[in-house]
Amino acid sequence: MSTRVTLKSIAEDLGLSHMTVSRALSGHGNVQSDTRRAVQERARTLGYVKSAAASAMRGRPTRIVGLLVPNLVNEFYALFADTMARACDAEALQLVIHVTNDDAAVEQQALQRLREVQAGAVVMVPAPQSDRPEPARPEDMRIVQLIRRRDQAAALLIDDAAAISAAVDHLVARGHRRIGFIGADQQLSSGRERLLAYHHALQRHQIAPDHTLTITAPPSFRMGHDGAATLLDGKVSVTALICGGFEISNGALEACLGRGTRLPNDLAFVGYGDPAAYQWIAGGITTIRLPVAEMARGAVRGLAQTLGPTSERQISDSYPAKLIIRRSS
Amino acid sequence: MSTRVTLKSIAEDLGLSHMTVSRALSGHGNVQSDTRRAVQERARTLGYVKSAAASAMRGRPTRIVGLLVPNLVNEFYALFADTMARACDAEALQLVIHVTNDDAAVEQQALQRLREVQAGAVVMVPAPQSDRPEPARPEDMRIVQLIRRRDQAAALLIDDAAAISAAVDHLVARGHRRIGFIGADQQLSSGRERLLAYHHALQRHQIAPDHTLTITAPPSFRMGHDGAATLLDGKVSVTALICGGFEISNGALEACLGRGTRLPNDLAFVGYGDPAAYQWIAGGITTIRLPVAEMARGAVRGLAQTLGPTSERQISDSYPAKLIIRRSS
DNA sequence: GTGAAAGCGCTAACAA
DNA sequence: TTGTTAGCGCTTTCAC
Repeated sequence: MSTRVTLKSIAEDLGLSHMTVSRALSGHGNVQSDTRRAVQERARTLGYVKSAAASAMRGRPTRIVGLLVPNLVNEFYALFADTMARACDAEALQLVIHVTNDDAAVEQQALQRLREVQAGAVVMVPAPQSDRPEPARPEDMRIVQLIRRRDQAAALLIDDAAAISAAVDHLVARGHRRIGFIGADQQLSSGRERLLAYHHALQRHQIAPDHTLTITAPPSFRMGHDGAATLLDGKVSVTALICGGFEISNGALEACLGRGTRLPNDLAFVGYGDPAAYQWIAGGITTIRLPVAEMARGAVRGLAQTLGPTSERQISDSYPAKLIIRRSS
Repeated sequence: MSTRVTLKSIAEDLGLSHMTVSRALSGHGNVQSDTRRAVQERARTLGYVKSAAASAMRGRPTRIVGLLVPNLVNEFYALFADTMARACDAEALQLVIHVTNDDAAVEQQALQRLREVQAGAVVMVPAPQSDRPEPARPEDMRIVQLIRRRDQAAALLIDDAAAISAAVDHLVARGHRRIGFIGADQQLSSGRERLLAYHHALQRHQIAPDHTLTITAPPSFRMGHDGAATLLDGKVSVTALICGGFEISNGALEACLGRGTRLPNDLAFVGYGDPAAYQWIAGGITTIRLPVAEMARGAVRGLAQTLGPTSERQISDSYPAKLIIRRSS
């Protein structure tokens, strides 16, 4: 029965005190160099691993960071998580991922769990909030909001106003006047801002806003799907559609393809986010592309600093989105 | 300055011993019911969270599980991770994800880190092994291999022989005789088995194997891409192609689409894995579909048992793949 | 029903 | 250069 290899067990094994072993392995205090070598040697052959639990108890930060995303299937989140995971490995951090399904209760659970393991920092896409009073922000865990912002704490946001504007310009230039929009509702900062950008752009072209062309609700694949279906059902006439969210975009696209809508003949389509496959669907999906990987690397860079000495630098950045024009519009 | 809320701090606060508080919160020993309520109340308002580190030090299992995947972008791994994350939340487990990039060194690093935090179990897609002696398997961490198997320990595998066979049958029925195959090389169990299935199927149809039609190497997007490019470059004549891996499939598909190959006119294409977009590309990509979500749920179900009392049940299962026929073949 | 003591593995602080 | 002591937050054991 293999009992755990600890500093003490190595120490007894070598006839030393456990402190010498500690010093030898951590490289901190002074240790005779041959003693050090002997200890290191022994530790390696015995397969010693330092207990993170014990270290954490001594009050040092845990090198655990959390990531909360609505899902991992959408390529934006998947790529973000992928990039972040690689960056974390480089910084010797452990990445704990929780999928919230955009559910505030699940989100709170996840945060709770992360506090139990004393995660030093968490990157999270805040779920749409119900009206309940939101729990106090724990002070011991640095939180960075992603994409949407719920409060004024640190955040990595997308600056997509220009891209949305460009999308409208592009569609208008193609002769469209009845341009639909499906986006998140007012509960989310991202929803508010994208809708605003869309409205402003219409205004610039002297197109009166038509609320039957604007669909907003908590964002999801299903919502995007149903929203597009509603618009296409012919009660209103739309000739173009702009999507204001990752899930929404995929859902709306599926609705179009599923019913045989020809892009761009029947509908000019502008998606949101740029999964690899968009390039190959319907001759290429016009879409709003985000610098996903840069965002993820930026997040970890910020965290790594954060986790060191208590630097109070707020990482708040805004990354520019860009309109990619392809055949679908 | 907020110092951590601990059992002791609550105890002092309430004029009790920390043991009473412990019992009150864990619900184990006997505590006067109004004392218990008072303690719980206080703990909640103070925002107490039990220290996972301290619990771990007391020798109890950590409720941390690891997942090692080559990447998180491929929809198979993404969906697997997504499903597993949700299942873990349901079991109150923390999921630590490491992206290995199919690199054995990174993989060892990740395992090491997971041992530091005393992860109870790890699900991993073993990286292709170089010839170095592989490090001893730690006894304290249960490991489940995914898709590929490196040794005889527990594994969740894909039974795709029948599906590959069906793919060949289908292609032959369509009149194809020059059927190419791109797959992982002999280093991986999955590579060996899929290649074998392909060869057997050809044999059944009395088609002599042509090694110029068979490309094997460590699997990756790039490898799939380049493999397909080579086959299509016209030195050999191929009329159909079967892919034997997730990354390979995406890479090969991109190569085809990128050079304007018309599917199935120029080439009958059979992919591996069924990302959502395959449905919409080139009128629908024929592919070998795997029960991803079931596998992930099966994995967590197994782990949850495993992490309880030391049940020695080996979770080893094989999940059947299925050929989905669409327009591309 | 409640408390006191010990110890999990580690390191900071002091002693030799 | 090396060793001893104490304590991080928790639970098991035993005493009251």
